[in-house]
Amino acid sequence: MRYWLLKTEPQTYSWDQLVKEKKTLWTGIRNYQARNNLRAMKPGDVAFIYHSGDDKMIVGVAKVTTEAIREHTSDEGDWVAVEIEALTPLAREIGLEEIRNSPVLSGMELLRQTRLSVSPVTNIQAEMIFKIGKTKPPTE
DNA sequence: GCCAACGTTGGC
DNA sequence: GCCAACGTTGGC
Repeated sequence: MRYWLLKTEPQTYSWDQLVKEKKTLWTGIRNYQARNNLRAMKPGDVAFIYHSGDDKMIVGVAKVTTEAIREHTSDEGDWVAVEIEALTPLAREIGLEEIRNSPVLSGMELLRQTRLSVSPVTNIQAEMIFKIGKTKPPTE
């Protein structure tokens, strides 16, 4: 089981919306590296949801429930989406500043590749997010 | 509003 | 294949 981070602008699609809908198809990824990350996802993987823009913080934990599915759009190219399901909000949200200041979290791909909207999270980083976020990791 | 960091496009 | 110009994302 692997961990991931999904970035979203809350004005476009927010964590609250995901909670309301319970699950959603994570579509609209139009970047090859992000697409490759989507393709590497497996059902049961865990995805942290990060709000960019005004919020700039990790807000919630979701579960990947499908493999990457081909996205049928008018766009040229071979794009995919995965379905995710809301698991739990972080009891304590983790802001960008705190991510930068944490020796563990500052290694996150989120900081190294700021424009990448789907990025991998290591097990150690995930543990730290749950710890700082005062949230229990999901149990299978 | 500005800028850094990329990604994309098109000319050569 | 290289590079300049341009567009986009995201933080400040």
